[in-house]
Amino acid sequence: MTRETLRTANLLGAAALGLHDELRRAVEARSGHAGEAPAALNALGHQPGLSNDALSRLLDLTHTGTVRLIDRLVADGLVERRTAAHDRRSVALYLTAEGEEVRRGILEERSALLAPLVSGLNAQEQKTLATLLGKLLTTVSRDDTHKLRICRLCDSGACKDCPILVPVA
Amino acid sequence: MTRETLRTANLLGAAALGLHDELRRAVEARSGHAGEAPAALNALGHQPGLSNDALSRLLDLTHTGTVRLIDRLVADGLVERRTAAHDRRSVALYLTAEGEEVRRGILEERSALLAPLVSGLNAQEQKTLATLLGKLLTTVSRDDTHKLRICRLCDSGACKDCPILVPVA
DNA sequence: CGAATTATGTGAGTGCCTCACATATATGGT
DNA sequence: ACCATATATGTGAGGCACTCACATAATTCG
Repeated sequence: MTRETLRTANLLGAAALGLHDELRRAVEARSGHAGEAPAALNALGHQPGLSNDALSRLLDLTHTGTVRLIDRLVADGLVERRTAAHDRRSVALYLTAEGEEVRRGILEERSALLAPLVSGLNAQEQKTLATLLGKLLTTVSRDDTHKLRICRLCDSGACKDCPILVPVA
Repeated sequence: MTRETLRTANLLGAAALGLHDELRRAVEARSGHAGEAPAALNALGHQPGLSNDALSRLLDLTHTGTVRLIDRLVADGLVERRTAAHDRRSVALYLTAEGEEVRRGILEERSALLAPLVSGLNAQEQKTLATLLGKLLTTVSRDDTHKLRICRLCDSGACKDCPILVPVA
């Protein structure tokens, strides 16, 4: 473990923290909710009809925490609870029209922060960055649920050819 | 704005989110407190005698939030309040011996997560990553307070030659 | 010396999440 | 067909971290 490696590790941690601060502030402000609410809205936009249980695994919240989260989003008119088709225990969650709009706003805010950072690099640097990030993401990610979790705020439209996520058929 | 740029932006966001999740979980577990407590311990280890007010700016908390945070850390025996030398209004904050120990643990946890990620790259890739992260950090950081904030969980010992932080004389 | 500023602290309350517990539907072995 | 078990959701109670509004004490400066 060289001195240089430790320095780079610190830079990586600082970048993750600094970027996350900015992104969190932006998406929380846009959604009007903090915590995992923005991620929930994005996940439901990407996979409509998700159950409470599946969502709780994706967000890494307790089941109860997810119920309360959905309570708040429903009260705010962003999410709708429907009874699932074939299992009358489970709830199928859908974004309302307003929820869809908020989700688009969240992705725009996120992109407005991230894209200029990448654009500030030249073409070669961008290519290299994408390769390195792909390696880091591959190393970090564990099981399939964890991979979905890492991607929970991604714009599924913009990120074709995800280095870690095998597309759901 | 090419399709490729947007994809790379998504990867950057995903990496920031995925890494932050891991780092946060680790340092919160190690410190026994959530939120900005780990950052407060690290900042006080790096700059002993910091005032409540200076700390609140560094952590981007309200003044009140910082007072409560320090209340919890004092109650837990990790931080000590002393009256400042030349201004009897202000409080000088110091880590206790136990606080120092917890701070070391926080930095170890962080390094244990980050260093292997960097070590998984070859020497050339590590060098490139450091350069690219330096550029990103420079672009992201705004004023001096914000730079300190971004570095609030860094290991000041390991990160000589910080690309964004001008050393305090 | 008094007005404005700075630094800290308290009272009251909110948002987001957790654990323990309860209810309803589905599943699978016999 | 039946009952034990597993699965999916929901409720009650509470905690942690943080915020706003307000109060107090020391410093600074005209």
